[in-house]
Amino acid sequence: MNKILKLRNNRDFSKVYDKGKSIANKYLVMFYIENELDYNRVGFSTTKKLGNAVIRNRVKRLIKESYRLNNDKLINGYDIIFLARVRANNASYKEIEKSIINLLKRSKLNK
RNA sequence: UGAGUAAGUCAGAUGAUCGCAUGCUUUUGCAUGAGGAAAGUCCGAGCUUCACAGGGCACGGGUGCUGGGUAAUACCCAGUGGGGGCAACCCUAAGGAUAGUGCAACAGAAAUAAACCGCCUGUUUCCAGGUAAGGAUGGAAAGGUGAGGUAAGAGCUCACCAGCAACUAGGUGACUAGUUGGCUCUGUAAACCCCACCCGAAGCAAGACCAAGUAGGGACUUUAAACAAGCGGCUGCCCGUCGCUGUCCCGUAGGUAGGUUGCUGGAGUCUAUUGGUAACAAUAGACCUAGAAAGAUGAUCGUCUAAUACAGAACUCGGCUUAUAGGUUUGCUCAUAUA
RNA sequence: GCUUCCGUAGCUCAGUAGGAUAGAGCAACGCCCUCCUAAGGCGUGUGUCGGGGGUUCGAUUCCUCUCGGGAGCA
Repeated sequence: MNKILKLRNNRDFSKVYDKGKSIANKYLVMFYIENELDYNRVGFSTTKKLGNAVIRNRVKRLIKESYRLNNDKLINGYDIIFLARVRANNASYKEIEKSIINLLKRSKLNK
């Protein structure tokens, strides 16, 4: 994934958390806000509550992979953050993918 | 066969498709890509910056049987003493209590100092004296056991044992063995302390370079010189020392966001030989093995399999400690059975 | 990544140059008062001193390993 398509500093993250909208389901929370650019930027976050570094890495990779395979139909011009909830620490790839598809549909960012 | 003990070792492999990081090619691919603990941050170093004008004093910090290894250590190896286990083997913060100080609650007559009961003698009620064998308390009660001895007793005397000191022998040494002697003054130093040895501070968010924005910044020595005072730095304190508390000049200079770098070839890994009981060292040959920066190893479908645990590099090494499924190798000990 | 501090009753805290019954306030519970409740009064219980090991006759206190929580450093 190109660096320019990632959210990379703390100010951007704070902006999305403070001013953006949020929706959630069993495994994930999604924050999003318009960014006045002609492409989307995305960030992934896993808190210490999930478990140790191995578990956090795995969950983050699963979310990334799901986003990579399902972001082709999105509207451009948004900053998006996916935050893993505690129950995601044992989820499989398919459960995460289902969760992401569900969130994207509900956010109405699909074309 | 069972039980145990010690030392290791592996930490899934492989094919296809999609995808990530770095490097090289260049637009298409190729190569490489987490651990035995990467963890805790408990020690020791490298490296970097600060201080380099140091000296003295400690109520500063650390280590603590001996010898060796190492860049160094609180680590490792080999031994000594002590403790545990039938044994293989394991554990051990193990200097000094006769340098001094402190503490030892409760119990107990008494806690570093002795007469409550008892025993004996004199008086034979009271009382005075002798006595540490016995009772009772305690973690600890004046070396232990036995015999002699005595008014009753006591290292008072003797034998053995424990401890202490001196000498002799062996060992580099811790120490061991023997002889002799006097007859023997609790415990605690992970309480203060004494002795011996060692120690500047901070840490890659160290530091170096480039540099938007914003406006300030630098040089010099005197009238604030001398004396004195204040603030800050040099681990604590004292002495000492350095900088600032003025003037002048310039539109540069410093530097935040951000970027680049530090950043991986090193006390390196493997093999062989030699020296050494060993830790380890030397020599020769071969090899190059992550370097990200919202932070790279994943997803799907197969095959084999016992393959599931603990767990993710963030400057780099050497140790220690802690977590860890399952498989597997070797040595040794004990018990039982058979030959 | 580095540095540093703290874990004592349900909650907020004392205590600690080692001495054995570990305290205080609030809360909780019981009784009194009241027709009932609150307030008030009287009384009661409450602790593996975060966990394991060690030193010591004796550890909340000293040493060590470990678990959890907080703060600071750009």
